Amino acid sequence: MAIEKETEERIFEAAQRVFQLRGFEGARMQEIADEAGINKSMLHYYFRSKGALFQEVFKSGVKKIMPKLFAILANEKTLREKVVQIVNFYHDVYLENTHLPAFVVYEMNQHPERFKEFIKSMDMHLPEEFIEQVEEGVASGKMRRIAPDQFLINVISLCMMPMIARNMAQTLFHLDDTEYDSFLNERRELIPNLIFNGVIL
Amino acid sequence: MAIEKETEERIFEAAQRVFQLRGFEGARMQEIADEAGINKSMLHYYFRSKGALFQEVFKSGVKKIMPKLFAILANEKTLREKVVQIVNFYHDVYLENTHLPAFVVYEMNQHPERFKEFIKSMDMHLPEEFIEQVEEGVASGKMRRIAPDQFLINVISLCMMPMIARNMAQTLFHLDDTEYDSFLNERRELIPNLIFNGVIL
DNA sequence: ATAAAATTCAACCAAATGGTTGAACTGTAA
DNA sequence: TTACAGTTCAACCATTTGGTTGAATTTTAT
Repeated sequence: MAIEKETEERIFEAAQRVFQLRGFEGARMQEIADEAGINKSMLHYYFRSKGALFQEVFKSGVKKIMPKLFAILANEKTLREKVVQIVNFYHDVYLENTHLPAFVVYEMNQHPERFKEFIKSMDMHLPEEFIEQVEEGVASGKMRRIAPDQFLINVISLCMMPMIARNMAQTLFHLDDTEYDSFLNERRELIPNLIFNGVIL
Repeated sequence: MAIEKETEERIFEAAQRVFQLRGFEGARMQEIADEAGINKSMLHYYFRSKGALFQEVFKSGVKKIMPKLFAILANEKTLREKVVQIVNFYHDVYLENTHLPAFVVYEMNQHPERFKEFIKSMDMHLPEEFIEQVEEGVASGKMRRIAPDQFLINVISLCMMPMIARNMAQTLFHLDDTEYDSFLNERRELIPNLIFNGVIL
């Protein structure tokens, strides 16, 4: 029935908000219940425990990012086009889900054992298409010598770090919220340019 | 006498290890006490509260990074030399203090209000020397158009992100600890090259 | 040597936290 | 109507947590 799913979903969405904002240790079951507008014992009725609820939220967070990233890496576009797609994808996700990038990265580091298996179970390894593209670029002499994983981590670093360290950057550069949103938006063009051409003319 | 300072320092170092590993919420006063090999009430004798002890640890962490970063930005070297120095500095700090970068970034985001004032109180603004250097590079037509803060955040992102997201990257790329250390070490040369020249030849 | 100050610790404490229980309520189907 | 599974919640519970206390011990100054 409607109510049944409604409640479970309200809980899940509340849990997303609270866990992503406060982290596993900082999150309080009571706050999730309040946020969902239901009794605390409902959390345990629908999800067994804090840990189980967290795992669902974390899993859903990873699934919002990784599959799409790997799909882009595996598609038949040029390397440059893939970079553009990845950069835009990360920035789009961020607009809808501000705290997701920091949440996933931080919690992944807090419970590595727990999740290494989970990540591997999603069968995520760098797509051959991408690896060959980078290696071909290097072999043909069009690109400077670089390993595919270094190439990829550069793109991801340039996207995520300014999102994760937003407060630090905003304070340092004296930017208000609107200005920082523009600052991030400029990077949709800046990052592909940097990756392929650097700053030297 | 020796013991006096020894105890306070043992506590502080234990607190550094525990806070940097577990974060503020995840850290337990008992674990810090155990780690320091003393009674729990000693923590409150030397530092008023968990929050006060944390602030000391956090402050010390920030001070390990920021002043040196700003000193490099303000020195009289070329822009390229500054980038090399920053990249090496971040990678050196990481070797000695693996969890520090993630700790500072995460906690800064968890308590922005608390620390914005603190950061500002250290009078940290982008050194004019650096700003002028970037602007001169652009004006003289030697460099692509880029804002100084974008330039800096690129360098920092490329350094810190692979440290902060180590577990994620290591899992994704199937690298063991030694391999990932090499992976990071390669970036001391890779990052300056990327910043200035990109990957295109 | 002796008094005062600093240091250490075992035993406590109040509050908060994740989790449980059992009764009540709701909708559904025979 | 009645029986039944699914759903909701107020009241509880055991444990953990940050923090306190007061007495004992050690250091320091006179």
